[in-house]
Amino acid sequence: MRITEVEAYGGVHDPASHAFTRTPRSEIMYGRAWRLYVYRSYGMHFCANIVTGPTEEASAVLVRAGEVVDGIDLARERRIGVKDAQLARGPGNLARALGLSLADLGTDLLGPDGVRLGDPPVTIPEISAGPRVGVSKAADVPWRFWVRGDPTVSAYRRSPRA
DNA sequence: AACATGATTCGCT
DNA sequence: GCGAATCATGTTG
Repeated sequence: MRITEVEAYGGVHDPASHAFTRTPRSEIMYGRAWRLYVYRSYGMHFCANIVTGPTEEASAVLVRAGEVVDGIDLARERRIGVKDAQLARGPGNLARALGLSLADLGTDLLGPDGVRLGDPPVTIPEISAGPRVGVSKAADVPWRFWVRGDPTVSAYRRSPRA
């Protein structure tokens, strides 16, 4: 799938990051980069992050939305009654469309099995930036990035926190 | 061992 | 637009 919306988390220096205080849950983020950090949110949803920083820094990128371009039939099965453009709209929905769960925690995204990172796009699309969604701390940092005008980007903003 | 809360979503108004 | 659902993790006693 083509990623269209992400949110950056600055690891140990970012109050909004799960890695701000070191816990067993976020332990994976302190490890090698290009591995998957999956966590459960609000009991029922999963969110998928890509660890990006060097060891001990715990930087990560939350994948918030994407356009399903491969295995779309499978994605439709997992998200019955949803339009194609919204199959992976929102972090929880995206994880469901891709079939991600805690079983994928720690997957090497450069490795051969399971979910992995594809090649970068040939032409870089226009990117917009804005405040992060759903975080109560440091929401003023404009670290949400999305492809401008893309229909698969989550349209709704959460209650604005100044 | 108990309590509070959340990197959300869906449904009803 | 607003509020409930729902439970593992983190925090406090």
